[in-house]
Amino acid sequence: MNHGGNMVGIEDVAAAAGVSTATVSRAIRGLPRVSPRTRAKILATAKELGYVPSSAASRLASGKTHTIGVLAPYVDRWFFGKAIAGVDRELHGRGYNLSLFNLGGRTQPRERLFSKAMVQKQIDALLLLCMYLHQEEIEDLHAIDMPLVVVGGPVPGLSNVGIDDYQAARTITEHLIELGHRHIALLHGQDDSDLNFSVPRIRVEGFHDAVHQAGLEFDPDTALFGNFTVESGVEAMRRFLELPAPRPTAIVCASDEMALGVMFEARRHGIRIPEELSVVGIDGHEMAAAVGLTTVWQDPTAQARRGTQMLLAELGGDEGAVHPENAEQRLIVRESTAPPRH
Amino acid sequence: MNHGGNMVGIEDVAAAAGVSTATVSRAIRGLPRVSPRTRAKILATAKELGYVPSSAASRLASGKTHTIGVLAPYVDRWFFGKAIAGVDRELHGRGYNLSLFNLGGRTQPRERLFSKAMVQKQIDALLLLCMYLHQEEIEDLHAIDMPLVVVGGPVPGLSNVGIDDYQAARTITEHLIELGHRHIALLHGQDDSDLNFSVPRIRVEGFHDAVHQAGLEFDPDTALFGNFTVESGVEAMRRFLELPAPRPTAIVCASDEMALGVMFEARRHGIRIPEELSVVGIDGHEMAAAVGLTTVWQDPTAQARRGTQMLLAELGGDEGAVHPENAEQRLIVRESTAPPRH
DNA sequence: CTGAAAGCGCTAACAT
DNA sequence: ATGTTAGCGCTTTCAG
Repeated sequence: MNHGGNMVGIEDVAAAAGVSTATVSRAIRGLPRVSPRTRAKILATAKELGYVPSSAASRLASGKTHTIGVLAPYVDRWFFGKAIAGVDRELHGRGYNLSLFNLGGRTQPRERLFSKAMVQKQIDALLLLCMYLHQEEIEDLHAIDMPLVVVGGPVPGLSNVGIDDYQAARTITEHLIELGHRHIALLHGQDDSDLNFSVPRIRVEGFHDAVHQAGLEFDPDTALFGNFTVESGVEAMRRFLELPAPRPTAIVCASDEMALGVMFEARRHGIRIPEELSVVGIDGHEMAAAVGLTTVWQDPTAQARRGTQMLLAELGGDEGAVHPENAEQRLIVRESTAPPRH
Repeated sequence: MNHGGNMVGIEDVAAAAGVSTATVSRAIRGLPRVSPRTRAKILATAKELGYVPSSAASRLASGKTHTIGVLAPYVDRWFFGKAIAGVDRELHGRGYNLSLFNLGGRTQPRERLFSKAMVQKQIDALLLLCMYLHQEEIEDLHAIDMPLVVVGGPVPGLSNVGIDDYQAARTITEHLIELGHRHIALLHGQDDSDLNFSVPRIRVEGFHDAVHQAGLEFDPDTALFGNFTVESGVEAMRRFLELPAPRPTAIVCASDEMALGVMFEARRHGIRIPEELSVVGIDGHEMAAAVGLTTVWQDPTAQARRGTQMLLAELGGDEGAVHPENAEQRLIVRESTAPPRH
C-alpha cells in the first residue's frame, strides 16, 4: 500500500517486470501477442505494485472512454429507476462506467445537452430513456455519431427497445370491455411537454381504437389528465367524482402510478373497487401487485439491459447490433376489475 | 458543423484567434489573466469553430476529472432514487458529471469497489448513499484520499448528512403511545446484511427506548422483519395476522414502503385502519400521503444536495466543508393512526 | 512475441 | 496579459 504521492504507473510495472510498457499495456488489457508466461509475470507484478491504469491517459490515447451515457428525464420514478438499474447491472463487471445525465424534468429551458461534441467527448455510446424531446433535440440526436438506443417510447428514426404501447392500451381496455363495461373513462398520461413524447399519445390511441371497435362511444367529458404520478391520479379521481351521473363504470389509466392514486382516492371516498368501479393501469409496478391492480406488466430493467447489450455489442464491432426490438408485456388480471354492476 | 473526422482542438482555436493555446485554455475556463478583449475574441472563435475541450486530455493534464461518484446499493428504491436526483440537480450546470456505481444489493460477492486506486482515478469526490458496509469496505473508505460524504445513515468515522433516525423512531412510537396504545408491534427494517448498516438498528433502538420509557413492555413475538420493500410489508402483515390474540393495536414500521405493504394487506383482510389497527412509517414517501399514512417525513433529495454541495465546496478549496449535518424531519399525522378501540 | 518512439490534446509552470 | 514548453500516462503503429 503506497500512500498518496506518486501512483505507480505503467512504466513502473514495465521496469519491474523487465518488459516494455507496450507489452504491459497489451498484457493488462488481455490483448493477444503476449506469451502466457510474460502475461502472467506482468499481471503478478502489476498486482504486487498495486497498479491501476489511469483512465484519463487511456482515454486520451485510445479515444475510448469506456463510459456509457444515460439520458433520463427523471431518476426517481418507477420506470426510470428500474431502467437505470438495468443499465448499471449490464455495465458492471464489463469495465464500463455509467454516466448519468438527468434532465430533471426541465423541459424548455434546458441547454442542448445532446450537442454533438459536448456529449460525444465524454461517452462511447448513449442510452436514452423514453421522454419528450423537442424537435431540435431529435435532430441533435440524429447528428450524434455514436451508438445510440432508446429504451421506452419510440423516437422517430431511432432504434428503441420497449413494449408495444398501443397494444398494451388496447389489451387493457378490451379486458374491461369483455367484462361488460360500456362506459369507460380514461386517465391520460400527459407529460409536461409531450410534443414528441409519443408514449402517452400511443396509449391513448390504443384505448380509443379498442373502444370504437367495440362499437362504444367515448365521452370526451370523461377524459382526465395526469402526469404519470400518484398525486395526479389522486387529483384525477377527485375530478372523476364530480362527473355527472351516470358515471363511467371503469377507468383505464395510462400508468400504474396514476391508477394507484385513483384507487387510493376512491377508497377514501368509500367507493368500492371493483364493485363500483373497475380500475386498470399499465406498467407492472410492484405496488400494483400489493393492492391488486389489474395491469399490463412490463419490465423496464430487462429492456434497459437489452438496450445496453446492443450498445456494447455495437461498440465491440458488431455493426447493426442496435436495432428496434419489442419487449415482453403481459396482461395481469387481479382484483381491481370485475363486471359492472348496473 | 464539421462532421466526423478531425475534431477541432485547442490549437486550431489558438491559431484562428491569433493567440497561444495557453491563453485559449485560460479564456475558456474563465481563469483570470486574460484581457476582456482577448477573451471575447477567443470565445467567439471557439464557438465559431465548434470547439469543445477534450475532457480526456484535460483530465490527464490537470488531474481533475470533474466527476463525482455516487455509490448506491439500489437506484430503484425511494430513498435512493430521490437522493440520486438530488446529486444530479446540484451537479448539473456546474460542469460536473455524475458517475453512478450501483452495488445492486449484492452484498457478499462484490469486489472491493472502493479499492483506493480503482475509484480514485475516475472521480474527484465520492458521495456514498447509506447502506450496509463490510468492515473491510469501511476501512477502504477511510483510506480513500478524496472528499467523501455519506448521505443517509451514519457510517462510523465518516461525515454524513441525514436525519436523526433514533429520534424519528422515537417520535413516531411516542405518537402511538400518546394515542393510548399499550401493545405495539414492530416491523424491523433489516437489509440483506446489516453488519454495519446502522439505520435499521438505530430506528429499532428508538422504538424500544420509547416503549420502555413509557413503562410498556415489548413482546418479542410481535417483532416482524422486512427488507424495506412493499412486498416485505405485505408478508409481515400476513405473519402479524397469525399472532395469537390479543394482537397489538398498532404497528410501527421502519419505513413507509413496508408500512404501505402492511396497510394494503390489512385492507385485503378486511382489517380497518385505524379503527382496528394503527400503522405508522418513516420516510415521507409520496404514496404515504396518498393513502393517509402517518409518518416522519424526510427529504432525501435535499440531503443529497447538501452532501453534494459540501463535496463541491471541499473541491473548491474550502477545507472542512464536509462535515456531519442533521437533516430536517417532521412528524406528519394522517389517517392511519387513532386511539385503540378497546 | 516484444520493444521503441511518437503522439493523444490539454494544463501548468515559468518566462516575457 | 500572454507565450513557451514540458509533460500528464497511456496506446499504437512500426520495427525487429
